[in-house]
Amino acid sequence: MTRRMGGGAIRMQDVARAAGVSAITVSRALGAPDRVSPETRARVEAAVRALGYVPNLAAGTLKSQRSRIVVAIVPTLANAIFAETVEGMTEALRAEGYQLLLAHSGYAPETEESLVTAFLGRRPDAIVLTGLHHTAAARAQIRAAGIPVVETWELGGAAIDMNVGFSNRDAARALTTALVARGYRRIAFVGVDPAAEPRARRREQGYRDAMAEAGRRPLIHRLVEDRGISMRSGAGMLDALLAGPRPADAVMFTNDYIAFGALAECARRGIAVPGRLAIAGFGDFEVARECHPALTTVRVPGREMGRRAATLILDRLAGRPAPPRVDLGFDVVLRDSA
Amino acid sequence: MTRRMGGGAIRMQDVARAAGVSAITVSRALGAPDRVSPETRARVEAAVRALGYVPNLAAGTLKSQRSRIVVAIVPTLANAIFAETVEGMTEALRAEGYQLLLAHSGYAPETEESLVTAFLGRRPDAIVLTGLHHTAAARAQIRAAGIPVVETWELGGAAIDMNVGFSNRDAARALTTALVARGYRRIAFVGVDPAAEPRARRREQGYRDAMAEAGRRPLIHRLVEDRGISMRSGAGMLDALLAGPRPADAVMFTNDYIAFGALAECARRGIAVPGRLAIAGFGDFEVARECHPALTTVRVPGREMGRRAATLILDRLAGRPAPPRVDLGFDVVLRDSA
DNA sequence: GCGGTCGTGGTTATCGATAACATCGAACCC
DNA sequence: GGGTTCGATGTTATCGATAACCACGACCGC
Repeated sequence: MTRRMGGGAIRMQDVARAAGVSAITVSRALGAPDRVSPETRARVEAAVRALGYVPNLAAGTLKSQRSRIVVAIVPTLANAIFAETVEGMTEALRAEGYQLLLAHSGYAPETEESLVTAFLGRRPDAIVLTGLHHTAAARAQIRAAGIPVVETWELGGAAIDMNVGFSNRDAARALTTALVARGYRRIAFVGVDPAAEPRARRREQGYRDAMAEAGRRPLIHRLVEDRGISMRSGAGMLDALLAGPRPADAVMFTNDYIAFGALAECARRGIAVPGRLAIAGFGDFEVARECHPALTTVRVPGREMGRRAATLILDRLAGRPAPPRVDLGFDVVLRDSA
Repeated sequence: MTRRMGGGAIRMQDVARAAGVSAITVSRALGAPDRVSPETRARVEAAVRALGYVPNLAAGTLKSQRSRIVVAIVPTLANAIFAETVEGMTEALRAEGYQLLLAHSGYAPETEESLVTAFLGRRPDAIVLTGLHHTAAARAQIRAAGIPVVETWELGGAAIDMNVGFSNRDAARALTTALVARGYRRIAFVGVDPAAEPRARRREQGYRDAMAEAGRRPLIHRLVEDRGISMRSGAGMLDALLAGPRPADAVMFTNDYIAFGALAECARRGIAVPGRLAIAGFGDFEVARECHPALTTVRVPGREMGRRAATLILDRLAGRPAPPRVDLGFDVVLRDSA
């Protein structure tokens, strides 16, 4: 226990004494190495190692008004695709000495707001949010903080500051159009409550667009339980899809997990996919690539979005120009399930 | 832009002036509400709202030596099971006003070490690590910091401080024994390089234990690529498993994703599961429950581990007694795949 | 009635780093 | 050679909160 012996942890002052220099020189040797001579730097580094000194970033943050903290709020980590965005972001930020303060909102704007409030106290240098839908209070607080903001996973005109993502609507439309082109007649869509999840609403809208263009009537089904929507929910939709005199011959789910749940249920029931029912997902999660039959879906740039969000922030903080809007696009991936 | 107008952000002093009290009273109204009278508290809260005041936690941390930050390092977020642990942890910590500084090590102890170094500068109140295997330097630094530490996902005698998890070895042994009891004769194990992943090594050891107890010869296969081991890797093992004069009749994979990859490949190739090859996984991820045939596996308490790690920390920080070791156990889950 | 306790609120010093400004000698330029 | 620039380092003040200590009145018990 080096700490708390003889009255406290090792301070920069202690390192300075050991190296025979002043505290500010230690500060510079650590934070701006080319502002001290190589010999001095070496002495300081030796003293740092010898004493096991770890700079107190709270003190540095207070004086310099730069925390080197970036806040990120995602809806959930359970969905691997958001986890990838987070990983991409941390990696890019870590390389520049920034750290990530993370939380998940559970898709609730009110939770997001209270997280924003709590996190702003750390005086983050930037903040990354998921989507464009936030409470008015959250937006106001963030604006007042005057720091760079990146909104991800959606693209739109109403961004607070910077925006990196893709068009959920265009992606869903493209996928639907591909299904139409493949000859399916009764293409259904399974989504969540559009009031609850803005990105899902845009996907539903894209589906409607494509159906309208094709002169078809949309067939919308909604997942009821709003907590823990996932594979299980997809399996539960089959009855509804296949019921009636004119059952669906293809169905598009709001994400790959849900689609996979339905696919597995088809396997259990011996329903031919795509023969009797074609299935498409959204996201191109790993399970979509690996399951059998492999899922037709839309690939979205999860990890890249994180990386890009990070570089936008780093550019802005370094005073380099950063575009306010980056469209990373998407790819329709046609596989065997539809 | 409230900030930087008229020379800076709003300080506690400004709130104090607006409420007609001193700064320390504002501090107390916010941090220890029962130490001020209800009327004063109301005046302070009104001033806080009116001015949009957000306390600067860097300053508070510096003086109080309490950051209300907990550091967590996991191997990856891409695996949903670690993501669950993180979610469980954040939720429990958030309720007490603590925030989570998170990073992923990519399973590399050296990366973990450099993350520890970087994070300790924030003077976290506690730290949560995955597993018991860390570099000597990382252990030394953590010890020197003198803060509560929880190691998760493994159980063992060599914990730095507190330890919450389950026995990977016992879990793998129990699952193997169950396969033996089901009458499989040639049960193989597919794992990763045991030198690279300690938890995987323990699972392999548990498998060996059970095979020895049953008087069988272990059949160990190793996944070669050490980057991005996942579903794809499982699919690639089938040839090896079914080759030769005496192919395996059952196989146990080091996790459910890999097992699922193999299961899907069997479906593609028309190999009957469990008829020709029984398959078991590890972890009870969602895909294991929902795929067809559903995977026999071991359920491990991912989210609960996060919650428990958090409560251990909170107890310790509040001066309440906290057990040094919590075994959360596991459940063998027999399904259709084996 | 007087010391003691409690509830409430204020004063002062301080946490540990870094920005801003100052110093000082060497190099450099015409 | 005198002024200037530059590189390396030091001195001082300060970021914004809270711990530690103090003050003061109300109430209490004996």
